[in-house]
Amino acid sequence: MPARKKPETPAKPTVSGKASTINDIARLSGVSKKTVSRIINHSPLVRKDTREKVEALMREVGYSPDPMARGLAFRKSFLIGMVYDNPTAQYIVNMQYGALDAIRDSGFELVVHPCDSRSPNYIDGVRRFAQQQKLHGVMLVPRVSEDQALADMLLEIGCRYVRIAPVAMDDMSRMVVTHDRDGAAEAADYLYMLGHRDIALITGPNNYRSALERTAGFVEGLGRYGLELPKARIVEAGYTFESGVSAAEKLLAGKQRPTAIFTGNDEMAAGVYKVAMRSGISIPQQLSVVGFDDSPLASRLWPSLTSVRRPTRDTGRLAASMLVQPDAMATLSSASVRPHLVIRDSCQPPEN
Amino acid sequence: MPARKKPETPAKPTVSGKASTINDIARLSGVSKKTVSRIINHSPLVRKDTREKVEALMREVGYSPDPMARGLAFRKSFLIGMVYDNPTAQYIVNMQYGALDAIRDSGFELVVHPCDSRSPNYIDGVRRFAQQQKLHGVMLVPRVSEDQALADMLLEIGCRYVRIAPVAMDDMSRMVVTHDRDGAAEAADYLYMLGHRDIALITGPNNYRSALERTAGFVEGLGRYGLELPKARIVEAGYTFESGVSAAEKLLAGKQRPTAIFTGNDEMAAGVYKVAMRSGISIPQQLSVVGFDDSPLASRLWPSLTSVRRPTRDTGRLAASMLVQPDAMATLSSASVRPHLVIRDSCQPPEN
DNA sequence: CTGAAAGCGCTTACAG
DNA sequence: CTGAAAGCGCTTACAG
Repeated sequence: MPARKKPETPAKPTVSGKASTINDIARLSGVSKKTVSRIINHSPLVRKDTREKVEALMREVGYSPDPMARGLAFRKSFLIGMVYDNPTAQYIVNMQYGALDAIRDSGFELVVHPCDSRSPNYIDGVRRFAQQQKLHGVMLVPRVSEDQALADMLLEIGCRYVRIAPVAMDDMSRMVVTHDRDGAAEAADYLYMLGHRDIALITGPNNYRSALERTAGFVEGLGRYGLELPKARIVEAGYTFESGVSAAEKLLAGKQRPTAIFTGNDEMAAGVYKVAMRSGISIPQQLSVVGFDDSPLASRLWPSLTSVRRPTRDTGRLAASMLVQPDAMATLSSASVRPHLVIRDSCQPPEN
Repeated sequence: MPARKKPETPAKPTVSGKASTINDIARLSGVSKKTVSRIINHSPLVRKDTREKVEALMREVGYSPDPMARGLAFRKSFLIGMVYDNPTAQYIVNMQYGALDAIRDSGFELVVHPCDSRSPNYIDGVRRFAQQQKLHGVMLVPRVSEDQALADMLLEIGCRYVRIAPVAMDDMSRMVVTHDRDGAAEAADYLYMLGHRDIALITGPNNYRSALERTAGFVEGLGRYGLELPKARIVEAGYTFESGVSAAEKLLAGKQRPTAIFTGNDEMAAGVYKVAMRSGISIPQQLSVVGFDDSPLASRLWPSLTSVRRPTRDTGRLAASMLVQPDAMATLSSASVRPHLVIRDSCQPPEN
């Protein structure tokens, strides 16, 4: 659409109908195919004017190198694998969007690989995936990112990877740290500042690092004000809506109800809503609720849910960019993203 | 893991550390590489005992053909592209799961390609994607599936595709029909049977075929009982939560409120909930609501939302299987999936 | 900075 | 039913 005009050689995507190859480019521009290859691979060993001449031609005929031919010669594909085990849909999709942001126009593509980490041979499944496709690298999303055996296997077969996790648990060149702890602490801060003193916590499963971190962050956050969370005010649930319902039933059953509940994710917060609604406990007047994720659900609920936002798309972008531009990694080497509280309508100071 | 035992040649995944090739298999089994190739490609032109001998060896050494080498020779990759423009996260993810169900262990992989169909050159983007990756085929998800120009482009470059849409709009070998109309009719049926006579409809955007179909299905459904929907009871919205809020505000403002509302998707139903809640209109006592999608949101809302379920995962599975096994297509050639109503707690007979 | 040769691991005609 | 030759479109050493 812009500037360049060359009446004598009209720009068309193909020569004689079929896609052009490195040989066509070499012949038409009068250099060897090796030189064209160097240009494709951004080698510095090409004279500037040669490079420009050839690049102009490539644009003109709409040439782009065949990823399968390159992959065969490199013994490595231009595919990034995203490996995950059943997080929420919005989380998966945001992570994918982020990864795609990072690899756009880079020649890489994103291949999705959900798996079941409870299956005894899921690691073999990932191994086959990585080896057969000769993946350029894989993104490990929580909670598979927490599985050291998986990371060890990838290391062993020489497949690069990036782990996304709440805390550093690998070489920093292979980590994106999400600092869930800080987000939970911010929630604690907020509830304390509103005046809440009898606060409850619904945590995710203890075998999820994110659950442990969010719990620790929340407990520490309250601890900074000298407030201690009694055991009875902490209920472990399963990060699901249904488990949130069960946990909320326990916490809201007695007459000594907490005035605020923090949940390890929004799904469980929706469970709290359900129990509160049908018990006639009004949110936020009689009960304040804070979730974690800032999923779409948070704003769909009524009253809209105050929640800790995770910058999932940024996380995915960072992880994928570490895979496709390991050179730029100096600047990213302590890659991390931070959550923050998004305040909506589900909290207020406690009554009386 | 089962039966076969061969003490003399222990099963190991690789010979001397590196992955084996078609040459290794040919040499070790004493046949030509062409014969091995035939076996890989399930050609019938191989004697049964030869086939079995070679397949045993392949299993033993853990051989699997290199998709990039195959792709280079075939001039076609083993990648399925999924092209979509911003549907809800759950819909995308379910579609992906379904597609992955269909291609599991087939040697194909799923590459995701979101795009912005409002962008003037998005078709070029898909073209580049399909041509550069030499895609085996692409799944077109609503609403890009409705864009005839996109389908025409794919036909022109010879890239096979399957369109997922509410109605047939292409050769049936390239269609999965979702029959949204039937689902909406079922919702109409249900509300009428409950006794509702003043019913409103919040539709999706008129440039979405799904919105037109759902509207038509609902209107027809009521029409079967001789009930006509007045113009003022139909409000067009944008399939979003916010647009659902606006539409509901219009419908619920006057003193002559409808006793039931059907919305074109769950997001807009959540908008109705919000307006009802804050206006003190109780669901289902004073207002019945039916959504469409049966998204997770439907069960998270309180009271839980009655909604038309779309078998999205089945849809994705069907579409992908039509791409990877066009031979089995005889049985699938009129491929379709049907929605059905899932009844929860958001409806009851109208008061008085 | 540039090039000719060999090879990546497969498949496609073409013979037999 | 099986095989030897050539080729898919690139890159990697190795020379210059």
